[in-house]
Amino acid sequence: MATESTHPVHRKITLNDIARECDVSRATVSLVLRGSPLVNKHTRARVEEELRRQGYVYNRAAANLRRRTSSSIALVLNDLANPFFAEFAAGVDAAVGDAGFVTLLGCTSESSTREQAVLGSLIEHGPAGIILSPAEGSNAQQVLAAMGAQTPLLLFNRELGGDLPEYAHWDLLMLDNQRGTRLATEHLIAQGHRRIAFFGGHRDSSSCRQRHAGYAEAMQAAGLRIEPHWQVECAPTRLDAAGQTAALFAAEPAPTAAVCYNDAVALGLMLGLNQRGLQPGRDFALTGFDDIAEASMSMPPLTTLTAAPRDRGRQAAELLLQRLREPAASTRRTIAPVQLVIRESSCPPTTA
Amino acid sequence: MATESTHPVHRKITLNDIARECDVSRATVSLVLRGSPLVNKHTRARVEEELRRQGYVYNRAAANLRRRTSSSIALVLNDLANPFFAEFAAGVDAAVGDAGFVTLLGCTSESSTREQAVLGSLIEHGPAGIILSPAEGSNAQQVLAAMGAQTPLLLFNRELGGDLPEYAHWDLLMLDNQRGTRLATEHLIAQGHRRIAFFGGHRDSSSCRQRHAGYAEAMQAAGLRIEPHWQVECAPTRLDAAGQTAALFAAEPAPTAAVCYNDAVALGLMLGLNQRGLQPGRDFALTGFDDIAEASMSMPPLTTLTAAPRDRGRQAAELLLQRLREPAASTRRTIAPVQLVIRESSCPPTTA
DNA sequence: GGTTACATTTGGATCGTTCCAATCAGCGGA
DNA sequence: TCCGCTGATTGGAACGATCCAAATGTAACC
Repeated sequence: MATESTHPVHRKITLNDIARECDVSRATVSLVLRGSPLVNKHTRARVEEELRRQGYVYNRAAANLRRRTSSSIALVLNDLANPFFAEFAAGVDAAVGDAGFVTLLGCTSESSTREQAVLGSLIEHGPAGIILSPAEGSNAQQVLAAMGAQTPLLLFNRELGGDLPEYAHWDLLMLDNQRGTRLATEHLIAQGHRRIAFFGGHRDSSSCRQRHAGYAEAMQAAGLRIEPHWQVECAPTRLDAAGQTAALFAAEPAPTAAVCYNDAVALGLMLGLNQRGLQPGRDFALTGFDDIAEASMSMPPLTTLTAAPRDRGRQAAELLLQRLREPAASTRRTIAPVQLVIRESSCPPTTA
Repeated sequence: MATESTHPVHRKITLNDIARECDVSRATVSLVLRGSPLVNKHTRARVEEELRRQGYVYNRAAANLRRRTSSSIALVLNDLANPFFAEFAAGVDAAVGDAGFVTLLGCTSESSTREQAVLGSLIEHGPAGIILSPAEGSNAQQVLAAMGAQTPLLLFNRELGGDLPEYAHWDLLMLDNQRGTRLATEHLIAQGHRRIAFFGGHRDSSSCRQRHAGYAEAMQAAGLRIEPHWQVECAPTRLDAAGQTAALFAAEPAPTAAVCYNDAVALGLMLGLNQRGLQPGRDFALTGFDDIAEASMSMPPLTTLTAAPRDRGRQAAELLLQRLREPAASTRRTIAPVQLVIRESSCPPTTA
């Protein structure tokens, strides 16, 4: 009986402290903690009472060390400030939490060097797996060098540049970009449009290429021609999109509708149209991609494609957890469906 | 020389593996790892080469266990999907990363029971400190029960209900809500408005009360009367705000301007005004709060208050890191300034 | 050659938990 | 009394790093 009861407050309570006070061994307390049926119910009660009394908190890191397990999942995002990824992160965290893991967060701000640093730092904490939405221009060798081949990786949203080393089995979760814009384009065609543009994005990003492909596919299937000036590149921001609006009308024939790279671009285009005296949703039809919060509240509400980012987050987490259960299973490439949300921006063409 | 060189790939490389191969002791390798000047440059080179060759990755958890340190900061948010908090999280993560820590994420979805669960789970991973933006209705005793008094806590954005136990020294970082709306109100007054409403939010949230107080303060200081029907409550969503617009004009005299609880509400009010045939920014002036992305792109651009959420995130992290450096320092209550961003929605009153 | 000084290196013990084989108490049956 | 059996409990050795006091080797000085 040392000077125990004085409660100096500042020292971590360990299994030993509890064991000593209860006159049992460390091992028994550990068994109680894990709810083992081996321990006698009377001693269990005593130990549990003591745990409560001393305010014991479990040291999962120590347990993980001994058991050679991990209880965390790392989530590395190129841009957390983007609401799409924020939702995604919320979904990941929810699923990861439900599975009894905890989320390690890392943001790369679209910098692939920062991505390397972040991966390097996170990997030292020994996550069971990593969910990575790569930064622009990040490549496979780089990622592999930073994290090694031991930790399972799930790639989200973008493919990596460079060759995948065959021995690193990395799973994939992508959005069905191509089908999305195909649906949007088909919808505009069904509305009666014949002159449809593809607006925004940079052609060197894989998602933009895929979205453009979906558009081109639908146009071709409908036997519609695409004029060169109907394909306008711009940064995926409202500001730049607004500024590039004029390019659509630089030559004849002008389009009557546009499939936009994403919602930000579509909203920018709305601004640009307004400035030209065209009312979007009446004089000109357009669609977006992402279904950000503003899409439903814009004037007019924006027809767009929703990827349900929170659900995608859950899905990503579950794919990774699946992989943890079966490390040897063959790698999976999952393409998540996107859904067309029809609102008022995709009006029929004016008869004029 | 066991069957080492065959590289079975699947086993973690430890200090021992390196040491054995280099014919030095574990301790020496450890010194190399930490860049100690004690070790001879020749052996250092040998060891470093071997580390690289075997693809060693540092096990920070083991080190933390031995050193009784921690290298993580927990970030618990009520709503990550909200862009404001997403930005905040990005700021926290950046600062936390710069300090050599890693961010543990937890979302509570505004549920105080979930908050308890999340805190309980995170605390087991032994973070050096916690940044908490409490869920609605969360209280001090609850939080204390979930995380104990050992780990430093920084509260962001909302106060906790219930009495703070005096022995838990918790730091605070709040926004200067009151000063914000006071500035906005003063700005409207300076524009020439005399009949100014306060629109939106629920009076039982502390931030709404503070914002209302700032408005009332400015009105009183200017000797302006506030009509009862100028104070309209509504949920902080665009939809509800649009629906409540009529309440402002339910009686005479009608206001010529409104200070809104936040941007969402202000954008909703814009919608509602449009529906009544009033053009916001010309026939009616209004201000928001938060400076969300859409504020600058709305029609008209919205005068609002910016709290620079990313900077607040950095600041929160730095306050917490500060506390880690001086655990015994007295608790700090920091009020972050907000800044008025004047755009076109806050026009002068029509002379009519 | 012996002593001291300095630069390197090292063998345990340790952090808080879990695993495992071994132990112990109690009891019924031979 | 001895044996085996069941149910509970336990001591030590891990996990992968760090700390510390002590050991080693080498050069320098008297």
